Amino acid sequence: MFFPESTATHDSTGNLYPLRFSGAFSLELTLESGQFFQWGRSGDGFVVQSGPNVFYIEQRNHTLWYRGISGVIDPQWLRRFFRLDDNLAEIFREWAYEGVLQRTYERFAGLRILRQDPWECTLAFLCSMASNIPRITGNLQTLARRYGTTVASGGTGRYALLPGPDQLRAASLEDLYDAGLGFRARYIHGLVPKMGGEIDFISLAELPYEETGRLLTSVHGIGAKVADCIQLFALGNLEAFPIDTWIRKVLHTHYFSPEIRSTKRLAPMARDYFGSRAGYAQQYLFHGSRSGFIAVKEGTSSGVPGRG
DNA sequence: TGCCAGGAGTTAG
DNA sequence: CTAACTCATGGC
Repeated sequence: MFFPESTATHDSTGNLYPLRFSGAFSLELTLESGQFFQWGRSGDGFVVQSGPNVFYIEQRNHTLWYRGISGVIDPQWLRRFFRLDDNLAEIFREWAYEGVLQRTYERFAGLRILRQDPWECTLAFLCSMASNIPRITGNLQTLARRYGTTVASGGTGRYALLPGPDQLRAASLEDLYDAGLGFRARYIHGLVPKMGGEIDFISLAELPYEETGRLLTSVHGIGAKVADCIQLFALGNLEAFPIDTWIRKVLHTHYFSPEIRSTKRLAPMARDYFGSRAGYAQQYLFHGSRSGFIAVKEGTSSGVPGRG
């Protein structure tokens, strides 16, 4: 479970509410696919935190069963969060002749893009730079416990929400270093005062992809990749195509010449090639390569030097 | 010990 | 535009 203040699992006598969907959906694949870090396993399912909501959820075939922990959970909010209205079959029909992508879709059908809280998504992917999933999760847990709001749920434990910008304003640069963020601390510390002014996710959601990207990358610490993650995983801009080391390997192995190294050139090519919903292609290619399902050549990923 | 982890900023050419 | 270096830290 996520950010537990105790080790209690969910109350097995509590009522679970059904949420049905059409088409393919895999709760497990979606949560495990590296786009979202505010979840944990609990019993037969998962505890998830997004924005003010903490809830338990499990999947039995074509029905999700859920129960609010922080309070009542709106099923329409859940549909939107998990993007249950996306028609995956229709989306992937566009790539019917893409051998690699089509095979990956058939293997992992049900993996969906989420629609996360933009602020929390930004925090997470600022933490993600040159890091790994366990550490990202740990960083977020530390921030939640130190600066977030604690949600008490009768008899089922306590959960800490991620802090909002106003709550995080209490953290000094030193505090954030102390939270284990490393060099990412100054990026987060620099972003907090911009929130609500220069960066306003409510108005950002209304802008087209290019303009949103320009605004996001104007923030110190948000580059093209992190900006694309925010656009794809939170703002619902499916044309975003985040390029990390894995995606770079896939593109260089199966799509574009390894001579095209820089993300600056690669990203527009990929977006043009995969089209208006390129982000779904990206997520399947990412998961496919990380899981070993898609073979990739090593040594093609030097566009982003690790360290000297 | 050395290398990697869903990068980005800065500087030099 | 590209290339090389730096930024911290945990884990194996």
